[in-house]
Amino acid sequence: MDKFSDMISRPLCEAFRACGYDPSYGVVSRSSRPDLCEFQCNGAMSAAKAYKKAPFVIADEVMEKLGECDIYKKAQVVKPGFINIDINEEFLLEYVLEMHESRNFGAEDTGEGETVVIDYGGPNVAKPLHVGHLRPAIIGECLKRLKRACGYNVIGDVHLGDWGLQMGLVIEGLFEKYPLTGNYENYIADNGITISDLEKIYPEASARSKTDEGFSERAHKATFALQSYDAKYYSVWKQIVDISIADLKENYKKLEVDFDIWKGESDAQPYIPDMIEKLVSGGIAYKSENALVVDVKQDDDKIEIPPCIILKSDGASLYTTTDLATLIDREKNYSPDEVIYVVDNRQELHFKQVFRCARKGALIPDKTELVFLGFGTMNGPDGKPFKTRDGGVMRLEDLLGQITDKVRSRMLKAEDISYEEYDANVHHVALSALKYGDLSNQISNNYIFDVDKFCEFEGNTGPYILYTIARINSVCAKYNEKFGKLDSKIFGIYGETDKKIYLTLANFGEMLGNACENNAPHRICQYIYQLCNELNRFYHEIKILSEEDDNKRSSYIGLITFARDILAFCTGILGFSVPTRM
RNA sequence: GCACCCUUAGCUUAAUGGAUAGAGUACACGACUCCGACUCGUGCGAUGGGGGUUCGAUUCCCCCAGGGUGCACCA
Repeated sequence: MDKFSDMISRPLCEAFRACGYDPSYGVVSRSSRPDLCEFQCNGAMSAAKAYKKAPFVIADEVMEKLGECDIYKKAQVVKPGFINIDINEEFLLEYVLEMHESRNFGAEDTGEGETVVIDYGGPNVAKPLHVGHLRPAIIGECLKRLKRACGYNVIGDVHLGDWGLQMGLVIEGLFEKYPLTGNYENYIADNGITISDLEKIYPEASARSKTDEGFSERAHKATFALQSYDAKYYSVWKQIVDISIADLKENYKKLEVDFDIWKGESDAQPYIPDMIEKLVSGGIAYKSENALVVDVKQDDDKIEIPPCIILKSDGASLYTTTDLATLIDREKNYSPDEVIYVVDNRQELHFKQVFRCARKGALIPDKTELVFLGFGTMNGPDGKPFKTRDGGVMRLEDLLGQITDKVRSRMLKAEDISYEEYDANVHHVALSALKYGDLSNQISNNYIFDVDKFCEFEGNTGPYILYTIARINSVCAKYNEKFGKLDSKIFGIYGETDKKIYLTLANFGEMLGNACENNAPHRICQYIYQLCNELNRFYHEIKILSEEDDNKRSSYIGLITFARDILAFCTGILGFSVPTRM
């Protein structure tokens, strides 16, 4: 269905057109002065510049043409040339009722027929997830759900780090600790090697390679053997990857993060030889200081962009090579219209090089959009990068445990709730604290990760949102007990407080489209926070259950039920679930 | 050295070039204690500094300061 803002803009746009102005000047937006009006149109002032007329003259002209209009309850010209608008209740009610009947509450399928690959993960095989993996997981998962809700065909790719020197280090480290005796096909199982063994091996091997030259050489050889698909090394590698993936899946599941494909750097390798050949024969790649490079400078660059190295001087590939080859793989298997990289801001230059190189070498179709979505650093309450007390990198598991404990200490168990349900609720609230705390900030900015603050049940937090929903559920349950089940229909607008809620509900489609188009989950957070505030005020001011008028009472319940459904839909997109009661 | 990003109340943060810069938190009063520890209301308080473009700038341009980050074979 059409967006509410489009519908209410239409009469004014027509009026502007009828007066000979560009119709786009008629667009209305939510008022910045709620005390004056509900919506405003600034078009007369913008048009003043273009048509060299006084703003209020234009506004008056437009108002004349507008005449009577059953969408607006009020439309008046104010001071320099604003047009202030209030919405007709009948119209608003009709719109919200239609939303109520529509799939996804009437959100537009703007992405219909488009395929998007989102690359958000990048965990390494045989290494534990740590806080550095948190932001991409949370943001990427949310974007995936958001784009899906807007009709896109979305493919989430974990893009594992499974092919570098780290793998040689791990394999060689393992061989030393668990010498290869029998056949290698069941090496991991035969030796009873677990994921936590693997996680210990890597830091040991990495440290040792810096002091022990012999070991370092063996690790390099192992890496080379693996990358040459030597049967033994490849088999052991595959076993390591398999148990790693199983473990990663479990950990991501706790975060309610889920990937459609579990590809890694290794999957891109087969494309590399042809790709290099294409770039070289096309005259795009050339040797420089023994490395194979591609110039990616452009004339209009303000900054110096160094050439993009695609093969090291020893002929080995590096992450640029892999990222380029991955694009070829994606094109071949999914032919995406858009590829979004959810990665750290610091990788901007790297991806700028990769994108330009891909374009220059025509590795992907011109129409394929490549989006670098850089996120900021997660800092501790002191404003410095988030670390453990002793300065190390915190494991994701530990962080989640910390938050869960904090939430548990603040959440009493209701008597009629089982311990099982209570634990599940604690987990959901903890996850809401974590994810909402992250997503309520703009993606590209650094933000302060403050466990205490995020776990509060008041203020702009995940727990506050869940709490508000749980309270609505409680009121509805009481209503059902007393008056029987409601066939959740919305009946009417009775006052300013509930009209505000209807207006916010009507704005849902636009908000969602906006969040999707701009990759801006914080807009969703802002929206549901506002809605929660309005709801809280509403049932603070209005006693729903003791309302004597049957129509009013059921209308109120219908309204908050619908608002609850929208809230739950939004939290679903943000990536956390809602306990029905707490 | 070169370049990029950031700077908004004590703290955490928001605002397609539009009206009186919007919230949260903290603090101070007050309301409700009725559905749920909550919630609601009032007050307090901010665009780093200096120029420019504009009828109008947190937003665009230039200079300065402070903080962060990146600059050829690590990802």
